[in-house]
Amino acid sequence: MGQERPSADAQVAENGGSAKVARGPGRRLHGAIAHKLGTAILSGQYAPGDVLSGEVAFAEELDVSRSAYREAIQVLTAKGLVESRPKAGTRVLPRNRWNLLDPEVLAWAFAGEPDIQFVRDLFELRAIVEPAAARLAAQRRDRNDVRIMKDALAAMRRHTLATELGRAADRDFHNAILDATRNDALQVLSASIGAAVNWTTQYKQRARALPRNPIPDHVRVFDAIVAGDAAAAAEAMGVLVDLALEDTASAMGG
Amino acid sequence: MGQERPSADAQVAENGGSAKVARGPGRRLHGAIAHKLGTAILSGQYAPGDVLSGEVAFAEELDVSRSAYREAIQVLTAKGLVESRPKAGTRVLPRNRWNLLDPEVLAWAFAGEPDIQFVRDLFELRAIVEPAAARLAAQRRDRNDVRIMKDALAAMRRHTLATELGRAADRDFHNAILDATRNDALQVLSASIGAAVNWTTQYKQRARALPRNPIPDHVRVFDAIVAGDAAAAAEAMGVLVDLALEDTASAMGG
DNA sequence: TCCTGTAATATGTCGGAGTAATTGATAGAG
DNA sequence: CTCTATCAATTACTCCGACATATTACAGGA
Repeated sequence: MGQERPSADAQVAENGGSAKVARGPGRRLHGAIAHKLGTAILSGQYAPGDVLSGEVAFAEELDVSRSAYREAIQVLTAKGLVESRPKAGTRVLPRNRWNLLDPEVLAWAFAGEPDIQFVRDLFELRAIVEPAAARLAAQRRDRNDVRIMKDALAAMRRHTLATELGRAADRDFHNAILDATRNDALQVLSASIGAAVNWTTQYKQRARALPRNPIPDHVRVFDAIVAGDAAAAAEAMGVLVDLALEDTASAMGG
Repeated sequence: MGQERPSADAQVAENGGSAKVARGPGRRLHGAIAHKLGTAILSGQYAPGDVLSGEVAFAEELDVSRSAYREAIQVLTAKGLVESRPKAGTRVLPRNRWNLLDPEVLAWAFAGEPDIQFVRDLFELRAIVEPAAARLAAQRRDRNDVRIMKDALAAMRRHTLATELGRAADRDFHNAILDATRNDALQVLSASIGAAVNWTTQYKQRARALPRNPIPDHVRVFDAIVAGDAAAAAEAMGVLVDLALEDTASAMGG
């Protein structure tokens, strides 16, 4: 372990006893508490099996009411992170009970230093799902889908991935592909993974300039989908995912 | 409104007319409320955009405290089903914001008559993910994985899928494959989908006896994984999923 | 030793009071 | 007449203190 990140202990020590949860504007208190506990659990600060000291104690320690604390716990329970039972207390569940594909859980996982192995797992899953999505899109896209993809591609060309507008166009392009699959489940899944993986991509962006022009690869996917060539679309998307993995892996020092 | 607090007994006794939530033993009240509202939303009883009449009104209608109601709402919010804002009320979010892969959401979706299109989507996703899982399992399985799969297969032979023991063995077999992939994300995803799809399988079981012996197909998958033949494992698993889809589709009158 | 009943403890549920934030209306300025 | 800024009402958010319930642990008896 390199360095510990500022934990609740640090805040307690620094704040003379009361570890108030910081909450941004518009953010609800229980949401902030859930975020705090969620990131703590995902970062391994609480291990599976650990019990969170009693409701009253913890609420008092965080300097919030029991209601707010309980609502936060319900959120964590809903995501499979913890389980509460009378007399037994609230304990962290084993990792295989966690809803790792929940967008918020993914965000918590990537809030700190993301676990290398988990990032690998996500890329692996992406490498399975995205090409399949491209295959379906090639079979089912209509004129409207093609138009949206075409516009997004043009915007990517104009702004490049270095700008926020360019990245937005990139997201639009991939979302258009997902829409074209006509599969809600696939859509939700891929959107979650994509968002999570993009956290690491921003990482990469900081580390060093993008070495390669991503447009040609995107064009290959686009052309295959327009042509209705399912196999080619899957193949081209596979290349795209592999390249992204390659970049991220090298940026993370893997 | 008197001080006299109607105790739980009084509430049960005076069960005349109000739509009280029924809660089984060991089940928390807010969990029951979340289940009630979740199924109502998933079944289309509340459409996206609809607002749930205010906290106080709804809590009173269900004859529960606002605390219990609010905790239930936090659960639904955590799953992306609703969103609450001051002055605006609590409104159902558009479908693409729902965490459709959340195990509980899936259970709610299958609580009533499941949407045919959604079932189709799930099978499609399964047809993408499961063969890929088998492929990875063939590449990464160790002696222990093989042993567990072998035992499960033997148990399936003994008890057949008509018995609960047999179905448990079937689940064990598929779980063993997932474990062998060494990919947590894939594991969680596939387990969720598998569980949901099995709801419909039970449907099928009721409709008519299983027409085909599932053992040979499972054996083909097993053999390929043991042999480390990735392509054959993916292929064999693909067949398995296709057959399951076929059965379910015919049972649902598709 | 094993079983049973009892007590302790932590979560679960409740209702009410007060706070904060968003929206819609209203009034004023251009 | 239109647009903008201010205000008020409505609603969710937060807090509090009390009581209910369930599960565990312990003590006592067979």
